[in-house]
Amino acid sequence: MASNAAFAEVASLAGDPARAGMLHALMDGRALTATELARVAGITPQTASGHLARLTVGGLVAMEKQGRHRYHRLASPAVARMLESIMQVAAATPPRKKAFVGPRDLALRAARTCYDHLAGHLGVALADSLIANGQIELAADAGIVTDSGAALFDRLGIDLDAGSKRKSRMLCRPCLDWSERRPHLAGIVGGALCRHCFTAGWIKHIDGTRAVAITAKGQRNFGEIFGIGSA
Amino acid sequence: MASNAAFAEVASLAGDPARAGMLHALMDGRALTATELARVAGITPQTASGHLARLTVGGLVAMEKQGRHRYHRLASPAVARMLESIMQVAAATPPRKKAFVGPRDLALRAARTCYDHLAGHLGVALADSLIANGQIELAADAGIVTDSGAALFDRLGIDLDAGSKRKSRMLCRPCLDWSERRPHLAGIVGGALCRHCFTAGWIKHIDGTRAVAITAKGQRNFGEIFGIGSA
DNA sequence: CGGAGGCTTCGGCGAAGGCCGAAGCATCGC
DNA sequence: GCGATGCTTCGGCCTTCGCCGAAGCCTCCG
Repeated sequence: MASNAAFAEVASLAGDPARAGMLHALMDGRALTATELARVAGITPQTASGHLARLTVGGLVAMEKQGRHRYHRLASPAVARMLESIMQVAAATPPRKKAFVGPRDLALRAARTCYDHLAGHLGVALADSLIANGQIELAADAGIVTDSGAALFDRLGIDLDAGSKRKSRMLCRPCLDWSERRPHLAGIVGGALCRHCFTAGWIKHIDGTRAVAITAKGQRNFGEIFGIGSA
Repeated sequence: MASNAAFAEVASLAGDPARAGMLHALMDGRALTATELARVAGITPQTASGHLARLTVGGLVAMEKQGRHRYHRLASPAVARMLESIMQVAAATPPRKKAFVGPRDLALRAARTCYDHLAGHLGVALADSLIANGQIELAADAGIVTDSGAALFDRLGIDLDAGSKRKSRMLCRPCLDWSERRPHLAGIVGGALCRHCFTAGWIKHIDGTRAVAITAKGQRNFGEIFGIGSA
């Protein structure tokens, strides 16, 4: 089969530990330099350079140069979805060895970005709240925003129709959380909600990582609007 | 990061050409024996056996023994979704070499099963028809069945609520077709529609492959119900 | 019970590819 | 122009892993 070779190439690109680490770091949608990526992957810059070149020709990563810096980011949302789906399978696989959970991992588990939306304990709690209040409905494969949910987002000043061609009902997408093993909110709705949390100052990135911290203002609003207790 | 190793392992399992071929063959949801899989991958049975053992401990494939046969199938729908998403990225990657399209490939492009639903020209045409008639709505990430669509499926005797816990609105899922590069219908609805096409005798598998042929009865019904001309 | 068929394990070969040190290009700032 | 910085290319070492032939295990069937 012709397409088989391309399939194996893409999968094996993601299958190297060093490259996997870089892709993981790029999953929050930001663009990083080769040296930064080398550090997160635990390899030297020259090795990272080689990996990034392969990822670029493989169509997983896009690069743009700015002065003497070269910024790398995921090539498309489809790549992010692919990485998510691999993480789902990887999380479902029986833990072969009691994984050591460090402080850095704890922060990630509490709250993090997942390409363009929120994941971790916070992400799952938000999704739970929306479901419990009948504002969204999630199945294993897909989800919708109810009228009540649309009203909520409207009240928050979140415009769901921006990129969605004015569908009669807002569509969203569930994304299985690898740390919580329960679905959180992705897709157009998840992205819009995440952006709103940042612009409203409810959350902010910790250092330069995917982990996010909940601000005091965020604590208040998450409690009032979504009934989420102190994280 | 702890989960990184598991991620890379899963991806690299899918990243070997021989294993990719086997996974590809398993994507129609059926269970195959090691020897059959060895043939489709173009390797000897003993090599296939090693690959299958690794895929099994990696959680991608499940095995059950029946007498002296051992049937292998994808471990979960999540694995199938992962493979689909990798195919999407692989299809989007620029064709590095004019892929040779054989007759076998042509049959696959015309109509095939994709885990539990229909893909290829037929799958895309069905989705197009349902969209054009306002029976479903598809965005990039998710989709819904309209009241009109629910009525159609009801008329066909397709029970969408079987496994879906009676959601107020039926949910479905788009799946980007690697050959047509346009979405077709997956998820609960796609699966139910595909099963119906088989049980109603509209389509049947070609040999033992994922490719399907449209029967005369199918021709008639696809034309009358969905307005799809002769394939 | 003995042969046949399906499948796995073992051992060894060979190619692929990850890794780094050193050196070579670009770009920025002084 | 000159050094510093970010990044890439080159060369060589080394591990990993895919592959098959041969042999062994299990299950069915006559």
